[in-house]
Amino acid sequence: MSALARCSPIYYNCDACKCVSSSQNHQTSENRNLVTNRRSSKPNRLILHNRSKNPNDPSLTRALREFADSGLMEDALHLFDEMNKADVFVWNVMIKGFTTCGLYHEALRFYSRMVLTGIKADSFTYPFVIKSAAGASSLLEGKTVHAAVIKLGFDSDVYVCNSLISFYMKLGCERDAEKVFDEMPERDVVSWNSIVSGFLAVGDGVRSLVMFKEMMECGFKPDRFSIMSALGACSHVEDCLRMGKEIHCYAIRSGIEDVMVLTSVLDMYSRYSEVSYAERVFNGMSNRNIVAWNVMIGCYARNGRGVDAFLCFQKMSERTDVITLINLLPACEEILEGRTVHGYATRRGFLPHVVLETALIDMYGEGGKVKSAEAVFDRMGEKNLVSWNSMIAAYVRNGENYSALKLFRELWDWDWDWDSSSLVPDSTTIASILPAYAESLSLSEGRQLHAYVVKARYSSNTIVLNSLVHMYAMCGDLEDARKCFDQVVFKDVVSWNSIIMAYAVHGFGRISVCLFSEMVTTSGVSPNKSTFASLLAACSISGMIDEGWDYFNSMKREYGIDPGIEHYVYMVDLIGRTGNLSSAKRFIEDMPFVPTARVWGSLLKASRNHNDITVAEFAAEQVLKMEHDNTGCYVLLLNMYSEAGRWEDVDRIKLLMKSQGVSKTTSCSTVVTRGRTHVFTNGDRSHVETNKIYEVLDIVSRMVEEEEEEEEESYVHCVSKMRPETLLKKKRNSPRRHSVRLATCLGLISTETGRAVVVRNNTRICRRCHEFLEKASKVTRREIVVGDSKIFHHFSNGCCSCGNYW
DNA sequence: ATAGGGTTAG
Repeated sequence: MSALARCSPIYYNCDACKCVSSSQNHQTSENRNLVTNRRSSKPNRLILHNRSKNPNDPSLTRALREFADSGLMEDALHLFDEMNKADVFVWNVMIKGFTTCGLYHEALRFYSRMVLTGIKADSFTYPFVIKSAAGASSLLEGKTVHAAVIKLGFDSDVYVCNSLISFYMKLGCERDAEKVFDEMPERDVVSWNSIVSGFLAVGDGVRSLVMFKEMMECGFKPDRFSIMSALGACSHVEDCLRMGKEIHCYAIRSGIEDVMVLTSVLDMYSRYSEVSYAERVFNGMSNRNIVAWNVMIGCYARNGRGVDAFLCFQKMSERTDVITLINLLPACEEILEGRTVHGYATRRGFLPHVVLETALIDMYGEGGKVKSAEAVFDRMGEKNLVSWNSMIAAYVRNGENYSALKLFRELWDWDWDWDSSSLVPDSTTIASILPAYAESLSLSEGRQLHAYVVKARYSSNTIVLNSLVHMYAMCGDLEDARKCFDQVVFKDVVSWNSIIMAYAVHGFGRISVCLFSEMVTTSGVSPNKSTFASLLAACSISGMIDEGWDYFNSMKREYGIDPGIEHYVYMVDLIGRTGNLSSAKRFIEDMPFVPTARVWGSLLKASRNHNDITVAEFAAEQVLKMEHDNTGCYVLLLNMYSEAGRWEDVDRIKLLMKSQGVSKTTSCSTVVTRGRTHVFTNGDRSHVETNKIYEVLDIVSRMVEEEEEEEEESYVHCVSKMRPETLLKKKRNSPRRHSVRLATCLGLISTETGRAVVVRNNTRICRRCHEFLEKASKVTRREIVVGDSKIFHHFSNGCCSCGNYW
């Protein structure tokens, strides 16, 4: 060991060579790595001079501070090398310098060097070190430092504790943060602010507000920091508009009205859709920065004020940033400027940018431009879970369930062992994909997803549970839909709408109505447009005519909700059901909307059910004007004409269909047994258990005493003109071998006896099958649930929940 | 000398 080293009290453990060298030698070589473009200073007399216990020259210390404070860490390092390191202060200056530059790892390395050198850290050291541990997101280092803090007795220092609170909050350890806070011998405003903003940061807005209140009760006056956090909490917690307004008033009274505070106020009003309040705050701001403009644009864009959003955007001219565009995009759907904004973003060089690209996917998805959304998604260099979720949602929203499921499976099968950054479906993913399962009717896969929901601990998430309710209901399992609904602790309007609709489509309108009154009397949740849509659906499907009218009339009168076109559709169904078709027609003519194909379709269905060809022809004409490829419309006419024996009309429609390129959809039914989905077409003999299925069908048919096929007039007509192969096809299409019966029979023999047999059918069930299923439910003593293209029929003990009208 | 801060996509 050199004389130089021996006279120095400072030794340094070298990690690289395991030697113990003098700090001077080692540091110089190590620092050379950091300070690449400068020559390191050579040891000289000055250093020998400084090796003594003499304190550092005040001018040197001042210079070091100046370097560090202005971010010149290279210069600071040089100077540091030449100074006496027995002094804690110089270490603190260095650590602080690195921390403020964001060189957190460097700061932490300096701290450990300091400890290893034998210098005792003081109460000034720790706040910086802890901040660096937070910045480096290193829970382990932070906890180690915390241990040292306790050992050295700094755990009563306000500054140290305040930084510990922020550290733990930043790393999501709110319990540790709270413990530090609770055990502090004295707290100041910063302690309170740290805990209030911390709870907000970990997503617990409620506790944030609770602490804010407690802070005031303890006699602390909220400052601008407290106000900003509390306003943020109000924005993230439901029903806190009042509280937000109170805080706004407090800010005004206390004269705290700087740009940042006002921007927080603005954001709070924006999130509560209080556009005029937001405008007032924005207009009253003496100087606005880009953030304020962005918030105002977002406020307009998300509240149906697209034009104003664009006006703001124009006023900003080129002073826009990526966030401006992200906020502007929701307005594009309304203004139809999506592509323009996309182009603008490209020209300004804002792309690629994950959040902006994700916002573009949403925008295209909302506007029905799935292909554009897909193009953005496919070209993204960096994708996060949100991007995947948006793309899945875009597919689902536009009915591309197959693509949605494919993408979801890709995400699902992600190689999670590859590294920790791999993407794991979250509650949003689940809530987005579940409707696709509901639409694609794959109950077994939906169940698998439910299992995942439980495993991933999303089973108390309202949004997830709501979509599970919907999925189960649409897949035919009303019982499990109800179970999920009952599991929702915090029921929102969507929860209620989902369950009301579930009972409605299953033909239990009475229960829907009861649930509605429970909703308005006890739950405290206010009904919205969709609630009434579900309710009117329930009334129309279950034939509750008077109630339907009552609800329709009370919508506007009692709840201030204007009926939309969807409500009129259900009303046409409802009126049509009574058989008063002229009244239904008049209702359509008097409604304040241009009738859609769906509205006329509703009248068409009613005229078919009441066998009124004249009205049917009129309604069909209207439908075909708008949708000349509407298969269902042609088929319905075809059936009505053939039942009436109007063969020339039958042929005319057939010709029309051919010219329009429309063909009858092949009717098929599916049933799930032991997790496997079986598909049947009419007269299908392709199933491995075909013989067994037909045997069962025979037995059940005999039990229900269905009469041998009568040679109906229509049948005779067809037969007489048919070629042999067509005749064979016709025979296969006999109601006695309809797919729905085949699927039901397989269901009867391969599912548990206690459970209902659930069959899905892509077309409307024919009268004869309906009758068959009614009787079959009685003789087999099984509940049979059949979902057709619109509703579910629950056959039980000889009766159907649809009351024989569908 | 030290600690705490506003905007964005689902």
